Amino acid sequence: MQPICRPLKAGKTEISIMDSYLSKHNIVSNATPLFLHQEPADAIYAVCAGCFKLTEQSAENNEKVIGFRFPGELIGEDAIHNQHYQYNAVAVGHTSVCKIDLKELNECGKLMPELQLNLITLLSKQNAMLREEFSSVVAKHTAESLLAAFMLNLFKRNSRYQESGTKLYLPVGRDAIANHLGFRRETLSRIFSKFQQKGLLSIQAKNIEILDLAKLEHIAYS
Amino acid sequence: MQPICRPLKAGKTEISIMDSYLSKHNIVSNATPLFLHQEPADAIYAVCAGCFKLTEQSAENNEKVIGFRFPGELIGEDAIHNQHYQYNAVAVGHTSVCKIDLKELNECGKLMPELQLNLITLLSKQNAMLREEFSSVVAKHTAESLLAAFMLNLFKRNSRYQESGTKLYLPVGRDAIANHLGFRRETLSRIFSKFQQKGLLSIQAKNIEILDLAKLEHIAYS
DNA sequence: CGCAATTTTGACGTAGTTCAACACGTGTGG
DNA sequence: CCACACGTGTTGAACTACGTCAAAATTGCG
Repeated sequence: MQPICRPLKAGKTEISIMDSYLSKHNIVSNATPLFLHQEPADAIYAVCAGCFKLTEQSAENNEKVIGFRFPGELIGEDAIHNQHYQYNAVAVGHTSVCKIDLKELNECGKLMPELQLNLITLLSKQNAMLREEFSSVVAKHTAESLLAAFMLNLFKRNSRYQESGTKLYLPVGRDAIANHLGFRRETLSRIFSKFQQKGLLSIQAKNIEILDLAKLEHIAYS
Repeated sequence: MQPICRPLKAGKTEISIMDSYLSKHNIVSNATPLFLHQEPADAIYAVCAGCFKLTEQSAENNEKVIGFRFPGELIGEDAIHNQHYQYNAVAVGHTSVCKIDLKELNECGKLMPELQLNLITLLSKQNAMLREEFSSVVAKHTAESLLAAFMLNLFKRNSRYQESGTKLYLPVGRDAIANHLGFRRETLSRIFSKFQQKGLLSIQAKNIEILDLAKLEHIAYS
């Protein structure tokens, strides 16, 4: 079994509280689905370590990557009001999640209001994350600014729970990133190369380091 | 005072419950900010009627429209865990909102767990809305597919609380839409014209009607 | 080590955005 | 009534960013 990368920082986060009251950690191996589209939605998951990829099946039966989830973030949170999951969630590399069973949560929640407050905070944070993610990709006309904004978003999300705000291990393949951003693998590769030549990023396989935050921001918001 | 358009459908929605327990409706006039970036965050708002535009101030001091909010949706929900609002929220046309005061909510919430459950459902729905909005605009390489997906998303969001799923009154100006989607007003105009010529949409000023859903979907997901 | 999968680079053509300039309708105020 | 500003829609011409095809380079895994 490979080691799991990028664990959640120690500390009394909402997730660790949920975890201690409700459930045990689950280990999910590479490429294993956490859940699939249309499956009955009976649990919310909080990522503790590793990375998940969310996908949709589009009309022509080609997969569309609609997002990635990192430690501290929720997956399947619309299970609270939906009967079925709306997308697929698949582990990228080996991961660890905290499974929040909805039945259990409902029962415990009635007795422990602080558990509900906890969930409210988690949902609020997830909301903020989604809004930020959205505003980082919307209204970007060039692939360069889109990729720059995407990278900045990734680093910001990782720095909350990760020791370094400038280093990032992204277990995702190039195709998945390109798919997610809506361009071809070649284009992605080219821009990565360009960013390296300019000294903005340092990339070795799946390890990425930010070298020039200011310039990257300038490209993103241009 | 102008009439307020597109009110929330009658019925026991989560928002009407919040409203009856916590607060009174607030009327917000056209172009009036609900709150601004950096202001202390002391309340969540739920839109009851009308439309709000969310904006960010980018580096070069030009406004970027990061989203629109319609009846049944939340604004400022990250106030739960943030000290300050992260963006501007401005009324487009005359609107009506339900203000959920956080202090009040905290006090009432301790006594009434059902109020907390209510909020949890609201947040979960908002989460789902954000994720759907995101996946509708991400990975669109042509302006046509982006606009088609944006329109479909608008209609879907409005049909939940609106009588007609095919008609939409969008009080927002062309520039705001173009800004939000990241292209020029000309491009927007061209595509709107094209969609009308093809018989996909009928547009009269700010009234939009879907004529051919299937073809629109095909363009969006191509 | 060797094969397969993934990633990078190059050259080229084109679709589609952008820029610029104008036309039209409407509201406003002198 | 006309002059003006403003929002919106239209059109043409130029450019460039991205997709496509093809091949080389690198990585990963048994």
